[in-house]
Amino acid sequence: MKKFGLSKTEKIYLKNDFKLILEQGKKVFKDGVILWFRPNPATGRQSGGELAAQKPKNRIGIIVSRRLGGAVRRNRCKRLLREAFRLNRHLLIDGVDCIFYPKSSQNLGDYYAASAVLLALAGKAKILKNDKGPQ
RNA sequence: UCAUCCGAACGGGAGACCGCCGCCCGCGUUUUUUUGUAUCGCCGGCGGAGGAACUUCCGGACUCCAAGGGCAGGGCGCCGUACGAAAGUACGGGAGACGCGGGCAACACCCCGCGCCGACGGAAAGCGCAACAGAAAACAUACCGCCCGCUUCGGUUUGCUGAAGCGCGGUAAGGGUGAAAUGGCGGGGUAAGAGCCCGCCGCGCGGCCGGCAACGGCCGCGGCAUUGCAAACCCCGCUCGGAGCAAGGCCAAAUAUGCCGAUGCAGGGCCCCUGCGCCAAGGCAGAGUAGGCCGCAGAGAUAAAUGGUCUCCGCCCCGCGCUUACGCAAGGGGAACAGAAUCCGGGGUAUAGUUCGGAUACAAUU
RNA sequence: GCCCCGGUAGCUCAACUGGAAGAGCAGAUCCGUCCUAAGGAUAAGGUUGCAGGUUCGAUUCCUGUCUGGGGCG
Repeated sequence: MKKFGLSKTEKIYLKNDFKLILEQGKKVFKDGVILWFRPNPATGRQSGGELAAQKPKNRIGIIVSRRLGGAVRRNRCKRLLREAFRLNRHLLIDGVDCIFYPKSSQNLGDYYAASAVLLALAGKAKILKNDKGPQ
């Protein structure tokens, strides 16, 4: 498996999964972005379930409301967040579902800003490997 | 040469690494006795946003609805040519509106020229509206004024004349109001006036001529009625059945309950009507609720891919420094509007920068 | 994506088929009261989302834009 890949199975795209994480996950807010996170269940609705049960993955979902602007701006927020997640995922503990919901695009000007915001959120949520120590 | 505006074209390029979506080929993995199918992963190959993809303002293709007739409702509306499936677009022309100049010393609802606009059938079918102001706003009307007659009072050179009042008196010339006032100008006429009469113009009707046509010109007659608004209703002509890919179709799967049920039920604007029916075709409600495939494409979507980082070159701006100057330049910054979801054809709107053409403009600056 | 509605005073809404935009609440001033409140009086507050057009005249009719809301698996 690629180190920095982000394939279909690593994204949250079912309505039920979103619902579950939004209702049961923990919520952290910083720099205009909300993060819900939740350790993903061993027997989820995930397609290719058995493989995922053997090696838990962190999955990502992004909610972008129309309040952020036109389609171009919304796409950009989404892509930057996804890119930041993809390149920094190895720093997170395994098996966590994350949903990002930017309330404003103020702190998402470019990739570095998005990356910093994401790491700050992860630090506040205590799902970084270094902070957590024993896994 | 600068600036602004309008129109057209383009909408930075090359590479490295990390990634994403779809398809193809192959390999592996899971399931399976095996093969095949399917799931997932991987090597490789190919393809992967725009001129507006925006807007949803029109038109079509396509799909479903019983879609045959009528009603209701919508759209369009000067003429010609070309393109087009249609909407529409382009070019040319004609009424008409507005502005400027002239006829003209001055006026017009008059004429001529130029510019600019030009959603432009019908107001002598109907209905309605026309606020305020004004006497009067669509049948006719008399506020001021003008004129006539009578009465009273006064003046008087005995010819007349002044003032006030009265008249189911005459009058639409003038004043004033208004967006608009019952054709305009000039002359005759009259007590004063009036298309009352005449000339020119306008208007209406008829004929002839020119033009493919819209329309224009000329001649004759009428004798002025006939104000505006249809981008509110309406009438006339032409045209349109309705809904929309979340249209619609197929597959798989699980529980399987209740009610309605004949002069009824359903049919998505309404009606004519059409279909099913006299005890089972159908409909409704509840529980459960959600998937996959087709539609669907040489980009093709389950929460929706087309991205990120860096280097170089090109463009624009600022520039430490060098140079008499043209200019050269380390370094720094900037690059718009905007993201496909069934697909096409138009309209509208947004656009940094570069190039070309045009206008302001044979103007200004040098 | 497709299809529908709406935008009027600070807020919630009116305004008939075109004739110069009103009501309630809130706010201001005054009266009232020992002081508040209730109550009463007075005025103020509007580029009718924006830009064009039709018309003598547009909240109303037409066109284009901006913006808010809703429905459809």
